[in-house]
Amino acid sequence: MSQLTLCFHDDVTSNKEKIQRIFIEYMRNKGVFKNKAVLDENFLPDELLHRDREIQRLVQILAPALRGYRPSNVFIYGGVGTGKTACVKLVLKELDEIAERENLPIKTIYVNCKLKKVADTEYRLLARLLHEIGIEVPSTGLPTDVLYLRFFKEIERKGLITIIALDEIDFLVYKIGDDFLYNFTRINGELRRAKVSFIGITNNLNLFRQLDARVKSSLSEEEIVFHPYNAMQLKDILKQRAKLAFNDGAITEAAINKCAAIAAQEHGDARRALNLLRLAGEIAERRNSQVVLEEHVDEAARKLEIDSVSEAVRSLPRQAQAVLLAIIKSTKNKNKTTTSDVYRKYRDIAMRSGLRVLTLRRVGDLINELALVGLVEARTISRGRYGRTREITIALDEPAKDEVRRLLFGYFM
DNA sequence: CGTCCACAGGAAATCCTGGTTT
DNA sequence: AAACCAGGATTTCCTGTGGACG
Ligand SMILES: Nc1ncnc2c1ncn2[C@@H]1O[C@H](COP(=O)(O)OP(=O)(O)O)[C@@H](O)[C@H]1O
Repeated sequence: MSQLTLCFHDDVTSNKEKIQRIFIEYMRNKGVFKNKAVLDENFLPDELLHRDREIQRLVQILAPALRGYRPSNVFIYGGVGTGKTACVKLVLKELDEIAERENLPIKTIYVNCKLKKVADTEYRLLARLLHEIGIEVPSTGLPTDVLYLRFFKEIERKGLITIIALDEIDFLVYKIGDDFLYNFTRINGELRRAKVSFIGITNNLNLFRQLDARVKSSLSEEEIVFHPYNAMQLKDILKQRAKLAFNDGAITEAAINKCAAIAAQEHGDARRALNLLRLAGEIAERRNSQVVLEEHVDEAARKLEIDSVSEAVRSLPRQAQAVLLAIIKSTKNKNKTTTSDVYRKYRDIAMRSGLRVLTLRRVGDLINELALVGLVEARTISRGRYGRTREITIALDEPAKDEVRRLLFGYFM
């Protein structure tokens, strides 16, 4: 950027020459990436490291499908970025392949319950499942029991052994309750030819514990736990990807180690590690560096935090943003506030910016939603004689907080 | 040791949107 | 056109409660 401006202030050569020089320079410099898509969130490598045991368990559990039996339901837990999704997708893919080759009536379905407007409600989940078996339904309007019926009728007609992986199932259970799971497990008994099994994936053990007892026992006939990766395992995973993603010699061992070390501290999150690596590469390219260095990783770590936070804030509904601003304002000079303090500030903000002023009850829920996204922390405390309330703190470091403040001030003031 | 504060948070109701069925 | 349906946001009404104070 600074180079560009400098060039244009130089009057010795013509614009044309100057522009061409930059383009040619850009072409000659081949950049650090060979195939950046490999570092994308959705890229699925065909070799998953350090998960042999987990994969083998899953394969053994699902194998009976090949002989026409219903595989046991499985519950899979583990923190974010421990490879749950990747392993399940990989195993399902291989199962699909064999089923197709052997012409077996097996259908595997993977659904992420957190995907907004796709599978984040009971109706949409059903619509999604139907879509997967080739039936399209309107995006709204029909009663859910009709969708259940159509789904079961269709798999019964085709005599399908259906394996349904519900990723981030805790999200859906938290949002709409566990009735839908009960519906599935119950109707399974009434199927004649078809069979349905579930793979429930969650990173929240607590929510699982709160499931209805019948649902819980039925859904966790088998369980697999995914433990966080340690720094060495992350290093292996990163190396494997780096080989595919970067040009030869375009990344240093030290840079990879740094990514692994940082991610290992953050709950062994492989996704974080990969994001770090990609961003470090992008920063290196922007700096016109031929090699990704440790310093690029450092900068990536700083930027990643701020990027994700500002994205989270941007995608918040207006009212939630107002509440967040109220929290920021009332934590000025101290680090904790209470619900009532926040509410007073919130009222001012809402009134001044022409927003409808919501009730305290609702604002309380909005605070919870902010806590769920990880922007604030809220725990209920008792001040004895002076009643109960929640103690609210902002869960961000200073640079991130400044960024949030900047954004929200822009929106509201 | 009982009160009683200042909320937490559950449940149901309301209002709306965008859709279907009859 | 009337009667339903799911779902999102919000309100209304409500019961519950940890612990400082008296
Ligand atoms: N063992 C592994 N080998 C290679 N890549 C992995 C491994 N585990 C996870 N990843 C990668 O890390 C990212 C996050 O993994 P994911 O399966 O989505 O985690 P989870 O579902 O547990 O949150 C994905 O891009 C995935 O490809």
